[in-house]
Formats: sequence, structure tokens, C-alpha cells
Amino acid sequence: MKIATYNVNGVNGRLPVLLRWLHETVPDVACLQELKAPKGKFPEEAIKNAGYEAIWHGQKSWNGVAILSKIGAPVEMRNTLPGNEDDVQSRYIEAMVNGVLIGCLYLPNGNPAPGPKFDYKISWFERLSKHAEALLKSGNPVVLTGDFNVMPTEIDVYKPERWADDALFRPETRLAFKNLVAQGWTDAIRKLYPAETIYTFWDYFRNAYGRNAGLRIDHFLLSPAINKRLIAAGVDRHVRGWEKTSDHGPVWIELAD
DNA sequence: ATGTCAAAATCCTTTTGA
Repeated sequence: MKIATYNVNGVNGRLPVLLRWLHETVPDVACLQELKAPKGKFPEEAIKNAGYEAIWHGQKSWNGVAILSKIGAPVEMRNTLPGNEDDVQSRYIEAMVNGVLIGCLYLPNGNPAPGPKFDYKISWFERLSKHAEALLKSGNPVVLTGDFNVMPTEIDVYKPERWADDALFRPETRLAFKNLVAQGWTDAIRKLYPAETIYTFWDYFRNAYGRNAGLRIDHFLLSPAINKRLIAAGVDRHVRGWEKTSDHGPVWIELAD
């Protein structure tokens, strides 16, 4: 079972890129972030024609998450994180697919930091951690994936000193990620590649992709019940080099059946 | 402070978030 995550940076604007990638790599499940489309503007037909059934939670202009599956329709469990009824941002969707509970998330960027946006990021992180703990306690096979907007350690940033004060790399952010993982989750990429330079995002600025000035901010966290099934993981980094592409590359894992 | 990109409002140029 191959599961991918991809921050598409606009599901309609990047639709040709998304479809090309789906056709090329054929993941069983694809978690998407930054749809930047309201409910009615999700390209359901094109996705269906590509062989996928989908659930999504959209929002005008920003955010938005979706789960696509070609191995049976995703059964939606929830489309918000618990803990704040007033939060209207579409950043979480969760579904059961083929016996695996999949949480697809788009954690707030949080810049500029400090400030209200950073406070929102940290509080969203707390809500995610609380929910993640409940998922772990269920004992189910769980995959938490998406754009976490966190570089967990220094090897996940091309120039750590430049990012020290950024919301994606501040000590509070890294600590929140570390504490989340410490609940019992496994960072899939780092389990297979503990020390390699692996990036999932390259800024549009200053030829970042060409210089490989990247960040690793899209992650897969695996629960103990599914951990041992991990057999491969990687980044489709060439997709970042396509025309009209997202600033993220797709990331994927493969699980034994 | 800068750089790029896409989409929406302020509406064919500027503002915004990333």
C-alpha cells in the first residue's frame, strides 16, 4: 500500500501537475494540502477520471485538505481537529482506507513569529498532539501525514542558522514536534534514512530548487501498530522541477500488506 | 529588505499569504 502526501499549492491552478504525478506514480492513497478552493470548486471529475475517489474539506482562497484513494472510497472520520469550535480553517481531514486510519493535515505556517499567527500555530499543534494521543491509545494502525510546517532538526534545513527565528524552525515549534513524536510515533523518512539530506520543499525565491536550498517539512508519522509494515519511503523531487509546479514535492511511503 | 507565485479585491493593478 503506497500512501503519498502532496502540498499542491492550489488544486486547480496545479491540476495538470497533480494529474501528471498521479498518472506517473499511481499512489494508492494521496493526501493533499493547500487546495485553495472552496467546496464546490474541487476538481472531483478530473480526479475521478484519474481513478480516485476523494473526500475533501475546502475553503475559499486558502488552506484546504483532501484524501484520494484508488483502493476503495475513503471513509471520513472527521474534517476538523477537536478542541476549538471557532476554528474555521480547513486544515485537517481523517479517513479510514483499507484498514488504515489516515490523518491528513496542514499545520499553520505561523509567520511572522512571534505574533498571533505563531500563537495560532502553537495552539493548533497542541490540539493535534492531544488528538494524536487519542489515536495512539486506540491501538489502530494510524498514519498522520501532511505539511507540518516544521523542520524537526538541523539536518532538515539547508542553512539552519538562517532559519533560527522562523516559525518553522523556532525552538517552540521543534519542541512541539519532538514531543508529538515522543508519544510513540515513528518519523518514516528518518527511520529509513536517519542521516541523509532529504528535502520536501524548495522556495520559489532565488532558484532555491536549482541550488537545492530546501526544507524537510512534509512528514509521515506512523503508529506502533503499523510501524513494522514500512518497507520504503521517498520524495518525488523531480516533480518540483516541472512547469507551473507547487513549491513542495510529493512524499510517499510504502507499507507491506 | 529582498526574492516568486497565484488568486482575490482594492478589479487590469494592488494586496495578501506562503
